[in-house]
Amino acid sequence: MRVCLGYVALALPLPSASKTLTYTNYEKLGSNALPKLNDIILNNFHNLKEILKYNYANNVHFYRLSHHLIPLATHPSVHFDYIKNYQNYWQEIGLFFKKYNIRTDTHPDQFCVLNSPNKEVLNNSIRILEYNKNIFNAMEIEGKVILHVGGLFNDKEKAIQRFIKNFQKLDKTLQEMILLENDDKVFNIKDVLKICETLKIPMVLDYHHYKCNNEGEDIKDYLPRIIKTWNNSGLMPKMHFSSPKSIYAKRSHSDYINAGDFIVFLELLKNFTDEIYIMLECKAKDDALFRLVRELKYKTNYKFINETTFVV
DNA sequence: CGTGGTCAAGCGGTA
DNA sequence: TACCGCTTGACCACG
Repeated sequence: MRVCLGYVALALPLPSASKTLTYTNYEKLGSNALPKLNDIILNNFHNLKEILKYNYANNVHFYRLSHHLIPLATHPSVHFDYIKNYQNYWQEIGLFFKKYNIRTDTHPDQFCVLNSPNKEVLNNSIRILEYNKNIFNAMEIEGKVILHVGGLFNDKEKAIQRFIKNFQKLDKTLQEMILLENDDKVFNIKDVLKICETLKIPMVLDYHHYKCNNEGEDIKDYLPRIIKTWNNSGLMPKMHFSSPKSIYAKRSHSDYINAGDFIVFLELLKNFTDEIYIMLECKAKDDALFRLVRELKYKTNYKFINETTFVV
């Protein structure tokens, strides 16, 4: 099995590409607000380019874009054309992704709730999805958006049906962009798998969330079906992996990956797929990735193709 | 100079 | 019932 590792949003040695501006501060600035916003955006673009160069130099070909690249892009009261105003920057970033062969996706924060019974929340969620579509289009890359099912609203079956109904009403271009991930509290792998099979969309298994939220099901019984959801997507399957902070704070993410647990997972996974992209979700970001690789090189005889890709 | 509260938005869970 | 985490950082008031 060929494994390709990736990390999320920040490269520790470099400045952040997701500096933000809150609406309150934006309003306080008066006529200086848009120039300030513009400064922050240009800075984020610059820092993102540096992160992509850093990724390429370190053989990282899987990287999640922070969706805070453009602050206030989806705010109802802030009007600016975040695509046209920065067309050259989008093109340039897109070229970096293509030239460096870096697979990417985004993961909107908690306000994107596609199964909300509240119309305003739903509309806002769609606006967030459109933002993602717009930036992928501007960069001319095939990015995907990873979503959770959303809220429980006291009735899981109804909540699932509402997700399905709202998904089916989305524009086809938005539908094609969405991947669905199991969460750590409500929608477990069985729930998400059922939705993914119904809607024919790929499922992103989050192993850490599975550990937090399950009904005693054995992951190996579900891996074949999870992998199968990727069959007609034209994409290599991807999963998320992280380690719990402690046995007490089980849901929190640890700074680093527990290499032993990771090896056990890979040894199981290799029975079900020939290729996997694994996004590591750790506080220590790229550092966690490189540290894990050093440990794998020492503890296993995996054959390394480059710094972040190897064969199990 | 360092710390803690606040910021557009939603949920479920815990004390 | 009120806060916490999810993710993640700026900026302000305060000590």
